[in-house]
Amino acid sequence: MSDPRTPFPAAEHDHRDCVNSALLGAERHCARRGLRLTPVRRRVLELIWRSHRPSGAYELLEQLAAEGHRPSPPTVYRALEFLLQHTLIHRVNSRNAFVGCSSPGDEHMAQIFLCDRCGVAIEQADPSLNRQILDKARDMRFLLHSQTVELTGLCPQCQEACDDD
Amino acid sequence: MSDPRTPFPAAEHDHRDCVNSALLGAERHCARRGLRLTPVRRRVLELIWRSHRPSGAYELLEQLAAEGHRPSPPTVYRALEFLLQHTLIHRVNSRNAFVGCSSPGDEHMAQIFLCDRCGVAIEQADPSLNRQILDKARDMRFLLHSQTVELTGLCPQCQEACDDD
DNA sequence: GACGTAATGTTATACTGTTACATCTTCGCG
DNA sequence: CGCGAAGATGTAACAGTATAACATTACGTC
Repeated sequence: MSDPRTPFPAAEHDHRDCVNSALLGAERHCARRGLRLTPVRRRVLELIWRSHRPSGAYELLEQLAAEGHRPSPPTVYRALEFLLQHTLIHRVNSRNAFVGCSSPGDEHMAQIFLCDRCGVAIEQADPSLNRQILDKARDMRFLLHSQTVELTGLCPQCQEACDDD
Repeated sequence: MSDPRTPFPAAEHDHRDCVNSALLGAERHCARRGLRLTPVRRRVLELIWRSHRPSGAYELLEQLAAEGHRPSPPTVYRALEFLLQHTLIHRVNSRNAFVGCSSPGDEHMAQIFLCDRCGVAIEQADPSLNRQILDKARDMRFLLHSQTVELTGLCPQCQEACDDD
């Protein structure tokens, strides 16, 4: 069922593992650096990891409200800012949304693949693609600081599903 | 003064040429395809081309208002949608803003280089970078539809300016 | 001129993100 | 322990970005 050639998660994968390992990684990362993964921050990170689809800030707000916290926008945005700053999540600019980072704390150049149909976002840090971008910037005499590379299309599962239609 | 190796516009360039040739190109493109480059659409395109920096929708609204038209948001957004659809402009997702497209009507994969200091945005359609992205998508079994590649940093002029500081 | 379609006008509202300031927690240090 | 500084959160108001829904006007065709 699952194709080993694609990084997209199989439909049957045990998603609790994703959430758990993400939280564990975040805890370790914060512990090592003396960062405070407070309850709000931890909760937001967990909610983001609940799915592989980018979550909007107000979507997170609603989910938190459903648990009785009922925080206000700044609370969530501050948590997001912290998580972004320490590379525990990425911002998906083309969707105004946020997705868990698969290699927390690592300052990396990453590409995000977004499925138009199921909404899943997958992060990749392709070395040769990164090299190509760095080379291109150098050729242009451009001093690169950061990048947004977001690729939209259909993930393998959704291609199959579309064929069936 | 101007470095031929970089596509960034020299400070001394005659910017009226940019605007004129962009409008001319747009007119020709629309004429050939039977598209209606109405006054609002033309005006919005011209305002966008007024600078090489991405313009926000409400910025455009203000500029139009200053001329007495005083349109409402939907008017501008509809013009932007038309211009986007026919690739006369690009949306800069990381800035919620719009910038003129340098090869109108051409369905292309483009990269946008954004200077953090002066705000200038330059479009490039690097063939080998595009190839790399297509190859990567293929390897992942991902069916690519569209891309957002936005690279931020410092343009050559601003690097020099920063050195002087 | 009558009709159908495309474009624009108008009003209201939804969605996304921030400012400014008050309060509370945590932690080091005397 | 108590105190002060820094960090984190609470709260209210608001700024910025984008769209929905519906009315009206302009355009091209017959």
